[in-house]
Amino acid sequence: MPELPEVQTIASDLHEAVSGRVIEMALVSLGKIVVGDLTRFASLVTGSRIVAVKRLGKWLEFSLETNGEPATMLVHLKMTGQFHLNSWSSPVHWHPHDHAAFRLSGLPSEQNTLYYRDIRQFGSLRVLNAPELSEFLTGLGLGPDPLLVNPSDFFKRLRRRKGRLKCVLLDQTTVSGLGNIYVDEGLFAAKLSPLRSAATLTRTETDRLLTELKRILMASIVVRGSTTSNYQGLKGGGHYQKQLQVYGRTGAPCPVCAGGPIERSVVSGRSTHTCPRCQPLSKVKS
DNA sequence: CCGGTCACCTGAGTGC
DNA sequence: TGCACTCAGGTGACCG
Repeated sequence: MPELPEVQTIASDLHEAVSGRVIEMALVSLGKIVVGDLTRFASLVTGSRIVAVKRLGKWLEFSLETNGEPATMLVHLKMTGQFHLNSWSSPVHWHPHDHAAFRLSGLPSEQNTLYYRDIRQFGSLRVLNAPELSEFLTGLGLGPDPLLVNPSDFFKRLRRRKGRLKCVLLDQTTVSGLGNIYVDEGLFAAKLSPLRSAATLTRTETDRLLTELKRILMASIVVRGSTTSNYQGLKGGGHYQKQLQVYGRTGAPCPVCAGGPIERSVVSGRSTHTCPRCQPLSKVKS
């Protein structure tokens, strides 16, 4: 569910709310959401202090410290993962989709526990020590953050990929953090067809695409992301859905050319929203 | 390397 | 009201 702006919002909120706190107790009610040995997870997490919470692509990185030893809890929310704060209680009283709980020091009892909720149970939590973390991240091969990548690197990364532009942008090794909503929005804003082979883009086109992607991502972060179904940050949903131009607007007139209408198709297995007039696959003679 | 399909899950919405 | 069916912001495995 969440993409870069939503994960960024969640990471900043979590950082503000829980960094500096010590995890006094941890409970997991759905073992499969923890990757790796559950006992080791619990023992590494319990008693550790949360130093910081950051976003890495669409991953949440909790930097932990136990007796001077660093560790990292990596969380991927996939489609429906959420965090929320509530009072500590036994699992029989939990919301049916809460799967893990971390009781934190120094907070009022009504919100001294960080719960991980995940309706579809696709998300995952894992704890890694320093060498494990570096090995894991190497394996992921995440590309640079789209907000930080420089235009010439972005161009080079697209130029070496023959696949469809949409597919290449969704691939987290190209750049990390984009998902279905922001790829559709970025391609529309840059007037590029999702079906273009990435390698055929000119430097002018990749520059335009990157500029639009950054603008859209930053505008979304400002309003705490998009809530189209069930994304919730620590402090509720976002508002960027009001500014979406094509995503979820199938059949509506194109906001730019007033024609359209916005079409829905399937590209690389994902629903894809485009204006056929603004985003032609081949250049229209003028 | 590339594209397509399925699988992992639950719930919301739609149409009959 | 019930049922069948489609769809959902992500990824990873597998196959041709």
